[in-house]
Amino acid sequence: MIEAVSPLPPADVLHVRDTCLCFAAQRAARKLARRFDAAFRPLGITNNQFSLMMRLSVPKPTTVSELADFLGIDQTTTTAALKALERGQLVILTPDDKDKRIRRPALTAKGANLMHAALPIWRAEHAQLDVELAGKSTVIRTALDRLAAPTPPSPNRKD
Amino acid sequence: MIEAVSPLPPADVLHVRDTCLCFAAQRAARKLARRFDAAFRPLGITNNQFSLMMRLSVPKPTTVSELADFLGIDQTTTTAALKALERGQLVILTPDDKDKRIRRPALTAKGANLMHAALPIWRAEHAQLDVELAGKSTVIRTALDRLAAPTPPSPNRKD
DNA sequence: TTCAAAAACATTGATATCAATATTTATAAT
DNA sequence: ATTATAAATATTGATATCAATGTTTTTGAA
Repeated sequence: MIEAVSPLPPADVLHVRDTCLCFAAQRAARKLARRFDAAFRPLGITNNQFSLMMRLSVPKPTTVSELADFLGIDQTTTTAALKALERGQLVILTPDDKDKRIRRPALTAKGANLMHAALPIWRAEHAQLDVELAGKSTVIRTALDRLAAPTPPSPNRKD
Repeated sequence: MIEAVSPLPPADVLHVRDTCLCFAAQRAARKLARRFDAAFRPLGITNNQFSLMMRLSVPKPTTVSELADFLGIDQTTTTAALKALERGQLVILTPDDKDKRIRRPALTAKGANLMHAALPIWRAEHAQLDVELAGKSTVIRTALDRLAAPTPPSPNRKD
């Protein structure tokens, strides 16, 4: 059996590097994460925690799974994220009366106060980002939403 | 001292939810990561490992730091990623002759072979993605590259 | 009613990520 | 030549992420 040990053709490598949307998305997301993490650092929260708690700022009752859906993350990731916020007393999880499987996450007073402090920070950072993107923000967000949209059904895909 | 315990105004919450580029980027990146992770799973690698090894498929000698720069990740993250690939014998780290601080990562024969198997998988998955995006791929990639671009210098920012 | 299937959440193990910090080596200034 | 600084990499500790799997509770079908 002949095994290839040669490197890939340079043209192929360059093509992947210059066109891969997955790679481009990871890189862009990391960059923005670092940026907003830095902005929120004085408050002791990350950009992820901000997004999660922003969802909890809507009075509507929520579940762990609904939260996961909204954030686009796994349910197990959500459980882990909530645990950290619980430790910091920013979020409290209350068992549901009707359905004993459900634990409803909600902001504590401390968490709500923190969001009041976080909002102007988000505003300032995002305004600066908008300036840097010179009017392209909407186009970019539309593109990102498209990437996050559910995969359209296809006869070739087994989900 | 009066402390606000009320939730944020619903209009503010919705505005953040609907406009935050950081959140949109995280969600899109996670979605694509899951997708390509699944595609590469038969090979036992992740989308991140694919991107890293793709860079190593360029014959040009590299360093850990240069790799970090290219991937847009921290140098410490790169060290950790290389460690996993080393364990799998897909990558080997060789001390540099001239500069004893430098360890040069390179694909092993096993790693190169794996990339030969990975390329058609990437092609197929990306082609499918392109179809789903209905001709918007280039626009989207341009947007992502813009987000990943270095922050333009500003008198207000201290880097 | 009983019981199988589904739903909600948690746990484990692995990679991924970065800030803060440490270590080793090279470079530049004195 | 010494020494201070910078550069390259590694380590630690925390959150982030998901697949696989387990547990408890609910729901639906026989």
